[in-house]
Amino acid sequence: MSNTILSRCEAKGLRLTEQRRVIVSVLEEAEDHPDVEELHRRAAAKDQGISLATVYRTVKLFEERGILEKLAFGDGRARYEAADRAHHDHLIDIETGAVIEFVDPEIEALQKQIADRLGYDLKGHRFELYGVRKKP
Amino acid sequence: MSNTILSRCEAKGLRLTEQRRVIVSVLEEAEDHPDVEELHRRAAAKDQGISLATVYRTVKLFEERGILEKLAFGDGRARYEAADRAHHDHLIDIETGAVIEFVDPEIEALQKQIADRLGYDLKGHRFELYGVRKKP
DNA sequence: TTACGTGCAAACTTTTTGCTCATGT
DNA sequence: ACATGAGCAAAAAGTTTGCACGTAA
Repeated sequence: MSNTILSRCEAKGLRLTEQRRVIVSVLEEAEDHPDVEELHRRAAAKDQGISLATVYRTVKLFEERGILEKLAFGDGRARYEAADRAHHDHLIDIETGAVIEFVDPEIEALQKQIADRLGYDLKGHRFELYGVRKKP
Repeated sequence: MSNTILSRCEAKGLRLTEQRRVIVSVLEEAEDHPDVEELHRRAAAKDQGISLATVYRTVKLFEERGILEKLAFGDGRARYEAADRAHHDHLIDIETGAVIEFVDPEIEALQKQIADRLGYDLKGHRFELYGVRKKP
């Protein structure tokens, strides 16, 4: 089964408008964590007529449908990434704002144990490290 | 050495106005994670004349001075907590919005290892679990 | 005394929404 | 054809700021 954002939209029966196709392709191609305005900039570069409101409506819809995940890095802007990707966490370079993704199997295991210990059914987690690049 | 927010303000040479004292006391007494508007509500209940702008200016100042830590739980609002407290993480009840604090020594150890592996000097971390309360 | 803080209102930034027209199925 | 989506502009919501006045040190 293909796990592209596009196929997940189809699977959920979402109407595939021209604008949504463009936004989806921007998301598929993004290797960073653009905020909504940046998504709009990239989408508008591919198809002039896309409005910021549509980008907001689209990411919100996709988030509600579980296609995208919303990230909050502490600056005031929301960022989105595909929700179906293998889980990973983020290290944020507090000097440059760069975001490094990583996975740690021990963390993945621990989160379940902790939620269990607290009596909670785990729906998700976010692990973010903040640091500065070490001089070698 | 006393580690109250108040003593840390004094240590940093901050001018202790009536408003700041009230905001500090609200912060000291808070056992939850109020957003700025809620801080203002509680501060205004103690001392009518405190404006929202002052609360915003105060938490920002305190954050810059390392007295408070800013939290971003994904709703659009900033929350603050004392930065000098023993480190802990958060589990957010996605149904009620309740925030449960917890500490896990393995997580505390792992974060340092991971940052190191990635070549970063760790300045902070945030670990948040999202879940719903299990029915017993 | 005076540098710094406060209140108020206006401005700014990010996100949402009402309305009318357009389009996917 | 018709339910849904898009564009635009206005409105919300959260946060910051300029200015005149007030106050801690």
